[in-house]
Amino acid sequence: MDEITEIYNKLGGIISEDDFRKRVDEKVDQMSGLCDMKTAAMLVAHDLGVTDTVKDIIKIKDITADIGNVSFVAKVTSILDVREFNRNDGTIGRVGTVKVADETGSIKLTLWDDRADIIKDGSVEVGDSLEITGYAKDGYSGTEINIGKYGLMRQTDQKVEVSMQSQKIADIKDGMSDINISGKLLDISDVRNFQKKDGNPGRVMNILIGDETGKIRVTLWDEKVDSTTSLNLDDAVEIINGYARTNNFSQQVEVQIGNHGVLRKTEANVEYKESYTPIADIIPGESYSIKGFVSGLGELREFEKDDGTSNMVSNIYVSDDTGRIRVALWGDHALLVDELDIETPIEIIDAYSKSGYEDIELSAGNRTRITIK
DNA sequence: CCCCCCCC
Repeated sequence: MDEITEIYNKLGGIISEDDFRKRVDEKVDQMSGLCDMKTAAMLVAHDLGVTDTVKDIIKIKDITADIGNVSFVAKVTSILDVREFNRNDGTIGRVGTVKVADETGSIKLTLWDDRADIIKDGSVEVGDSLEITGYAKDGYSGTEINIGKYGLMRQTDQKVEVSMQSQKIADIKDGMSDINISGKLLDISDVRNFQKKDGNPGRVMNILIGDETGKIRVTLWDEKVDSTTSLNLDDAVEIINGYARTNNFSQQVEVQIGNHGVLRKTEANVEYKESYTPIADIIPGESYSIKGFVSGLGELREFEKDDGTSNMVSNIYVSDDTGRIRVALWGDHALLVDELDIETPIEIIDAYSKSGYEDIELSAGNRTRITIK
């Protein structure tokens, strides 16, 4: 029995075999040689509403550029934006990229025109399982699957196990995309409202997450801000499809969660241990965490900033067995001075060091956490 | 695409 008959037999006699073969020939013509008979037969079956004709579903690791048309089932791991371009004939084309994975690997799908539109309209999202039929070819970063007019992409209930290769925080570099990390939620900022360059209102906030290799600031844009509402400090969270940028001000690499990024709670086991610096080792221009006891208390002061707003500051001294340092407590932290006594054990997490009034000092601002034992 | 790290 040939492959076409094999596929026909799965149709349950909804049309005659002659009719089926005729349609398959038409499909091959339509596709102007872009697909073989077997693929055309599957496509015709698909047109007739029969989708499980694809028996020899391939695994991603077995897809090579010379394989031609392939069918496989995979889970969407990241979605990149759609780009428009001008065709020579004057029409506007669209091209989009989606990354999918199964238990054997991951591969990029290049989606053309109508297929690309499903990214824009949100009918495909990270985490969806898809049946995919497309054409394998060499792309910019290895083998890719092209899905145009005659490709297939449809939701399926089939379970896809994806061994998501997640990175560690210490490995994140400027410019990286497709970042998957998990970590412990260490800090949550307020939401800031701002006006975008195009005049529209924007929202932005930050969280701080840590794993066993370090910690990193994460920026959430617009509606992604809302994904923090159900989260609590110390939760294990995961980030899917983030991208990394160096912050102009701090010169630190941060993870951005934009349109297609995801932040959510995870069951993953995440270890984070704060690392404390001996006071004697502090040099200016870095962020530090210290653990010690209060060894000096100043006055709470109110002052007016250059921009006319008012703020508070108080200074304390903290000592450990290596040295003593002045710590300026800004904003709400300043009020803490009233609760402290000499010898109160204190931990100051993520304070910024600089050459100060007398010597090196630490600034405890709105990114700093302070705990008193 | 945003915001910081400000006082005496």
